[in-house]
Amino acid sequence: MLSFRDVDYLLALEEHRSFQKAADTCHVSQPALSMQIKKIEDVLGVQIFERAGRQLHITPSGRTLLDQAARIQEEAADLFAMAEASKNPLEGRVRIGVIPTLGPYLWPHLLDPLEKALPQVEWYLYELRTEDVVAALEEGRIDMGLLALPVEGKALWQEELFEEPFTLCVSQDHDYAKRSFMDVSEIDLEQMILLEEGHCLRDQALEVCSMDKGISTYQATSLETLRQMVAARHGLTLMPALAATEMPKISYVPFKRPIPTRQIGLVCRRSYPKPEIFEKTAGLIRTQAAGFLNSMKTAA
Amino acid sequence: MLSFRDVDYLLALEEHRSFQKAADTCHVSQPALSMQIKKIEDVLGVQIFERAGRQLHITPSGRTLLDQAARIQEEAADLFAMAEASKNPLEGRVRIGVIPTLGPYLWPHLLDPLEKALPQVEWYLYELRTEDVVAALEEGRIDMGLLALPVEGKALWQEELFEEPFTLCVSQDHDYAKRSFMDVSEIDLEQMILLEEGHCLRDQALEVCSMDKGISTYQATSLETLRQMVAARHGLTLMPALAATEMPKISYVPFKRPIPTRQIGLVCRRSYPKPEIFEKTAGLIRTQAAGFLNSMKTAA
DNA sequence: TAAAAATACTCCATAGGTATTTTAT
DNA sequence: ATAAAATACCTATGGAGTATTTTTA
Repeated sequence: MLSFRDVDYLLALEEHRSFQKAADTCHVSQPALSMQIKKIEDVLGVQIFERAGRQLHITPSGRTLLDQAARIQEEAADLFAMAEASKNPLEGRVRIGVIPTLGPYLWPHLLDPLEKALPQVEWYLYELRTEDVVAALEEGRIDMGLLALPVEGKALWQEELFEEPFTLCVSQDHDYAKRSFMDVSEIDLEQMILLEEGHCLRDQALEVCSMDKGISTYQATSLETLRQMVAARHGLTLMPALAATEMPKISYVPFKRPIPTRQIGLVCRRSYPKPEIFEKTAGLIRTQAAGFLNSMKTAA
Repeated sequence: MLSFRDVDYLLALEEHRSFQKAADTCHVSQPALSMQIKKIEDVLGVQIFERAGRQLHITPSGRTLLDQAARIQEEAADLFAMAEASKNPLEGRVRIGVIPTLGPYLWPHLLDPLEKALPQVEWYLYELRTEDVVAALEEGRIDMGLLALPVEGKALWQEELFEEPFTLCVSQDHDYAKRSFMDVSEIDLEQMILLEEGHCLRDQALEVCSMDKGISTYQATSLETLRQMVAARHGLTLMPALAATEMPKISYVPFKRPIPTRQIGLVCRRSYPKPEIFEKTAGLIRTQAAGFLNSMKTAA
């Protein structure tokens, strides 16, 4: 069996045309090199070097084999260079799955700080619902998940990031719009619009309002559709704080204490090989979110 | 140090996502493969596979390294394929040096039969004077030499091929042109034209005619110039039989016995690694030349 | 005779085997 | 409880060293 070192031996001998000199540059003894060259020629079954007395010639077959060996040496050097480059614990490609009710509102605020804090990381963003995030994580298709806790994955490492408050989202014309505060118990559940099955936000809303699972209400396929339905006076809904962006015809009414929230977290497999990236990412999102949520509070 | 087998291990594990199955296809035990994979990751300093319980994932860094490993495997496979192809003792590239007073007249008759007898050989023809043939052989720039013997190379393997007779080459108008035979001693040496210094044919002519080395005569830089000078009635010369082609204004007068000849031979380094090609080539030239010279004799 | 490479031998690192334990489902 | 991988331990191949012989210029 040939090793990468054998390739070096071949090319050193080709270059120096002397077993002694080639052995020196390879930092081995001359007999060691001689025997390895013989072994290589044995393994390949081809004479590569022609020992003509004091001179060393390269056979025509050897010529093509040495050229190929040089190609292999290059590819091998590339392999080691790549390995070297990816040794950095803060370097790599990270595929991150984010739930649709959070990603579009949080990620834009994260990208710049993340690229500043982890300049060697390439981010690949996937928008997936909670269960798909978990499945993709467990199947190794993504490396991290950004979603609402709790999450049922066994082998997942979870970091709590921040509590995202809910606000009530109503039409500007709605009675509630005049209120400066609402209590959850005051909501007319008949008017609630929910996201369709599969979005965790739907379950969160049901829980916050202590609604029956089987309840039939209007359903929306995305948070933006949901908001449009509210604007069109088809009802009201719970809106996560980060998604509560100012829009025409829409009012957000804050809740009285205790303010309902959902727990946002970052998850990855326990065996994920770059925990440094995971922790730094979690820390950064925490800081960013704290600042962001705080500025919203003061603005309100 | 990594070996080509390690590359196979990596790619087998990538394919099967199971140490046991990968080990089976590599015909080693599962622990052997496990340890080698660990060694490879150690050597590269990068975790390539992520052992997540029963599942095996490929790390983002591992992905690029495995792709590179696949490239190396391809190049290595090519190396072995090339080696396999050149194992044939009758296959290869042969660089052959031929003297100018022989090559142009003999080689055209050889090429077809050679390609028929040795279809796997690629011929590279070099036209060189004797001393350059020897030097190129000794320096490994060519593999065989086709020239007039004797030749002084120490480490050269020589095969006698055939004796090439000389004829006298005169102008059609020359007195000698009417003769059906000449004796060497009858030649008027004053009229001799020779090739310039460096051509072995010059020395052969001097020897055949027992002429003084210092003799000053007309000189020509090639056999064709020489023939043109004869045609222009500037003198006469010795012409090797194969070069004695019919031409306007030129007559060739055969010599009486003992007919002067030069010994044509094929040489290569004793260490030349494809002696089969050398011997087959020598045998073929012998046969061809015999037939060729015979047909000339009967024609005369 | 002097150089360079090949050979002889010795040693040790390590690849690979078998048996067993650990781990995760 | 089962299946898969890791660990422990042993063996043996072969890579590399030193000393020496052979070869050739």
